[in-house]
Amino acid sequence: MHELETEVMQELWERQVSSVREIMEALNARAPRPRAYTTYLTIMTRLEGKGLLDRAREGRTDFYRPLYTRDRYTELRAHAEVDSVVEQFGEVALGHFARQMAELDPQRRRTLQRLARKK
Amino acid sequence: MHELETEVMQELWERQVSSVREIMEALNARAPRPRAYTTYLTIMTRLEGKGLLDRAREGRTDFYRPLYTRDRYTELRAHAEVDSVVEQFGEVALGHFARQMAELDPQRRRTLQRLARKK
DNA sequence: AAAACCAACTACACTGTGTCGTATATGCAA
DNA sequence: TTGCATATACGACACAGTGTAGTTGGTTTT
Repeated sequence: MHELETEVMQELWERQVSSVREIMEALNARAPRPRAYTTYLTIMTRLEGKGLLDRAREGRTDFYRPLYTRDRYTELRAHAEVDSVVEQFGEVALGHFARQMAELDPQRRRTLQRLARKK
Repeated sequence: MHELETEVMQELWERQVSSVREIMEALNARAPRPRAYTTYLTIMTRLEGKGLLDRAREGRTDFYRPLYTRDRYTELRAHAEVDSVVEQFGEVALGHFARQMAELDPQRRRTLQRLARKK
């Protein structure tokens, strides 16, 4: 998922539900260069096609809402990414990861390790 | 890096150095459908452009060799990937990594953790 | 009826990858 | 020396994913 798609999802997660126009206004307000309505429409249509957004018409307008919470989505992506990296690089990846863990403060590290053993 | 590029690199790592034709013959021998000479030429030229292969002409033929050993390359990629995942997903990623670690046998895990603390 | 707004569809650019055809250089053999 | 075989160079096209937007046609609001 790239830049603009990500921005749109972020905004949707905050608003829970939005029309294309609402997203356009929110993002264009803090963008260097405003993007056309149809640009957002396309992005959101594609996001729906990928199963990340649900679309429901109300009156003449489509409203979109995320199918996963941000946390759930992060969870799914992280899981997939981690597995992919470990599968591709095996212990080399685990070694680098261990290094990252070693930089955490001990309290935090213990918490993560405990969580890893459960479930 | 995708499928064919990866296959070419694998072959190069085994042979240390090869011409396009040698790679073509080696890979086509065990491929469902043979690919044209120029297909391999393009792939290898691009790999050189990316700084993964070195090219040196001997007589009328270019010979290619990996600029990194397979291990070194794996190391670099794994490092980059792990950092990227951790940066993108933060502790959620670390949690999943910890889960992967937890599945390792304790001996192996301790070795990795020790290595992580050095260097 | 006109202006505003909405979605559908189409299109184009750009990147990365896979796939080749054609053009051109060059070395060896007859 | 002429010409085949082989190598590289260059360019092209397809396809997917993403960003970007115009056009079209329909609905609502003024």
